[in-house]
Formats: sequence, structure tokens, C-alpha cells
Amino acid sequence: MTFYNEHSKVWLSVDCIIFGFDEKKLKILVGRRQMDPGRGQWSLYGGFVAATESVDEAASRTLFELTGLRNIYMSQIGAFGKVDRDPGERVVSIAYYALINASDYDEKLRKSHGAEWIDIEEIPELYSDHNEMVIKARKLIQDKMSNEPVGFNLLPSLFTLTQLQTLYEAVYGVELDKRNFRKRVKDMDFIQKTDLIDKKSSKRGAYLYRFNKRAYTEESNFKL
Amino acid sequence: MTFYNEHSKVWLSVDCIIFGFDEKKLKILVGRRQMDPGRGQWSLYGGFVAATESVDEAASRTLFELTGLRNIYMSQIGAFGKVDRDPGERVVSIAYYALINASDYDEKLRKSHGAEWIDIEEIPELYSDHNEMVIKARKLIQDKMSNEPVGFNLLPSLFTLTQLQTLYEAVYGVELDKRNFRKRVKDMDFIQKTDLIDKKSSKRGAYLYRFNKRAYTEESNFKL
DNA sequence: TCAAAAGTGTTAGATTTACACCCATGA
DNA sequence: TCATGGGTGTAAATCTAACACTTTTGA
Repeated sequence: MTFYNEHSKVWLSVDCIIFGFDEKKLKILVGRRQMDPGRGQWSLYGGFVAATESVDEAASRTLFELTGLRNIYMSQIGAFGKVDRDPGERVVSIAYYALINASDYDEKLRKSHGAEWIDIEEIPELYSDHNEMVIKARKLIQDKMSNEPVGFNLLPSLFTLTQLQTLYEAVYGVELDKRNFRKRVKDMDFIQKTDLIDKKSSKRGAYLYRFNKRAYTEESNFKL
Repeated sequence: MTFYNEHSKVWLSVDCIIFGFDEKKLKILVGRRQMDPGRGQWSLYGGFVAATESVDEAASRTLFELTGLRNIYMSQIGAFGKVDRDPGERVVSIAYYALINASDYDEKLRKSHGAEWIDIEEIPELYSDHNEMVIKARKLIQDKMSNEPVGFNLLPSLFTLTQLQTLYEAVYGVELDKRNFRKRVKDMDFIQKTDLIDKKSSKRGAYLYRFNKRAYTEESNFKL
């Protein structure tokens, strides 16, 4: 042990902002905190980083434990490191946001964890600095989704253009012009029309599209 | 101690990518590592996070110790948390980038720390995962500087438009059109022409400009 | 038959890009 | 006097934004 110094050891946790989309609104998963300090407060889902796993792995594991899903799209938000951010001990937390297709998330499993979907526009007061994390997550997801095709992680693999547009409207919090939106989509050859029709959302029915990951390259340009 | 668990304690460090601009090139400060493991390797400057300080404060302190400067512009890059990233112990590091006006940095002090300015295009192999940090820093600084007026932190308080343009060219790694660049600057009323003339860079002399922080608001739009 | 969502083009305005010459000065 | 960097405008092309009606079909 050369210069490593016990004084600087801290607990390290991860906290996840798990985004989902329910056909109308952008939501995140929160739950009532099960332990002290802060028992009963609304809180993000998180956990401690173990000695044997990377920080990214800790986040993946946390997501898996809560949702039963693997290979979730996930991106780091950053470290939250105020001295007193956790009322109990010195804990530094690395926040992540994740995008899931809410319908992949088993309802029974959700309820068994006491997890609730909350509209991003109506987030209650959360434990510790979790509200800050959510605000930062929202900004990052907006930037990311306007430049990279990651929003598809929030949708089923087949989706209508109206769904896609509504998603972007929910993420940005603005209304978009239908014709301009569809014009932009048409220019992206990795968003592919199928000959399948969705009849759930309208009488007439709407064509289903899919995102073709393989047709998308770094050079493709994506702007929605 | 309720659920806090000794297993998840880790050492936490900060590493700083300190950007400077020398009239031509964008550079960062690196030094030869003074301690084991990795003694003698090129490395970013960093330090451990103490129990009594936030992670941001640890980064500020590290910057101050190296440069003698306070209130440096600084922004978090993120956490680097692979299990084996540090060859000695489990150390998670939070990376920051900082922008300084290189001429504010006392040369004697720099030499006394063995710090060297290295061209961002010619970064050698660095200790541990520091190259990854530098790559991420470069991307973030590009995004940030094109949307927010933070580049001025890399320049003296009075600067010529050629200096400003050269800075942006160095950051983006492309050439910009002089007339278009100056047209855009002219539209930003918080970049103000003084009646002072710089004679160092040319025989004719060039007007000096200043960035007026107070004239810049969130609503101003900045695009360079 | 009508309510509800799907689908479809055009035009004006704004923004972006490309481009070349004269000016002032110190050496 | 000439080499060096400073300073300036215009026009074409591209992109963005605004806007309204027809179609289909289940209830």
C-alpha cells in the first residue's frame, strides 16, 4: 500500500433514472425507500457498488434486479458527491439513466418491488439529491435523443409514426408538426416502413415501422 | 450503521484534464507520475477525495495545488469505475475538465510540478484509463464550447477575433471561414469590441474584444 | 353518418455556405 | 516596397417552419 490512504475511502452507490413511455407520457420508476435513513420517502432505485464489479456493472445489476431485464440501454449521468448528500454516511453516488420499453416490464414484478411509474412532469420530492439527478437525466436524454437513435429503446420494436412523434413530444415537452416530423423520418432509411398495420390506435389503422439498427451507422444523420 | 456495508467502500479519486491554449494549439497538462504504481508514466493530475470535501471540491483543490489558480472553469466528465483500472487498488475516479488561460499559469510553478503542456492531437500513452478520459473531455468541450460561451476561459480577458477563431479551430480541429466567423461574432452583443489595439500579432494591429459576462444571459444565443 | 386518427406537399423566410480583394504597417 | 495579418459583403443553396384537407373505418 504505497500512498493509498484510508481517509479517502467512501461508500459508492449507483442510482438509476429508468425512463419508460406509456403512449402518452414520459415516466420514470420510483419507489418508497425501504430502509433507513429516509424510510418511506420517494426515491430512485439504486444500490451499492461491490468490490468485484465495475460501476457500470453495478448499474446493470441494479436494473436487472428491479426489472428482470438485461441489456437495457443505459448511460452514465455523473457522480454526485456532496459531503452530506446522504443523511446517514458519506456515500458518493453515480447516477445512470436507462431507457426501457415499459411493456417489457412485467407488472407483477414491478408491483412486488413497489415501483411506480411517475410522469416526468410531476416528480414529487425525492430522497436526498435524487431530484437533481432526474433534472440532469432529463436534459441528457433530450440531447441524446435529438442526435442519436436511442429513443427506440422506449418503444416496442414495431411502432407507428404517431407513437414515435408522441414520444419525442413527451421528451422535449413541446408539440411537433406532423408533416415536418414525417418528412424527417422519411429521410432516414434506417427507420423502415413494414407492411404491417396497427389497428389498436385508430379505426383506419396505421403502418408499423421498425428501427433497423444495422442500417444505421455513425455516418447516418439523425435529427428529430 | 443500518445497511451500509464495508464491502462496497472504495478509494475515490479525481483526475483533471486541464486545457490551455497557446495561440495556435489546444493543449492539456500532463506530468510524469511520481508514485507507484505507474511511476514515471505520463499521467493526468489527480488526487484523492478526502472525507471532508465534496468531489467537486477535491477537483478544485487539485487544480489549485497544481496551478495556484482559484475559480477555474471546471466541469465533470464522469466516473471511471472499471474494477482493474488502477493497477494497485480498487480506485474509482471522477474525471473533470478545466479551462485555464495558460498565461495565468506561472511557469516556475508549472516546472516545479514537472507539468508539461501537450498538444491535444499528440497525446502519448497515459497511465491507466487516462486516455479514455481525455477523449471524452475533448468531445464534451467541443459540445460545450459550441453552445455556451465558455471558451473565453482559455483566452486573456482581451483578445483579437483571430485568436478567438484560432481557438475554435483548434478545439474543433477544422478550419473556419473568417468572414462567416466574424459575422456570427458581430451578432452576439456580449462579445464587445474595445478601442484597444493589439500590435503583437501583426503590423497593422487588430482590435481587442472582450466577453461581457453580464450582457450574456441564458436567452442569448451563442453558436460558434 | 360521423368521429377519430392517418396520411400527404408547397411555399416563404431564415440560415448557411462559398468566395476575393483592399488596408495598414513595420521591417 | 513588400510581406503579413486585418478587415469587409454578396449571392446561391439549403434548411426550416407554417399551414389544411382528404382518407379510412368502426361504432
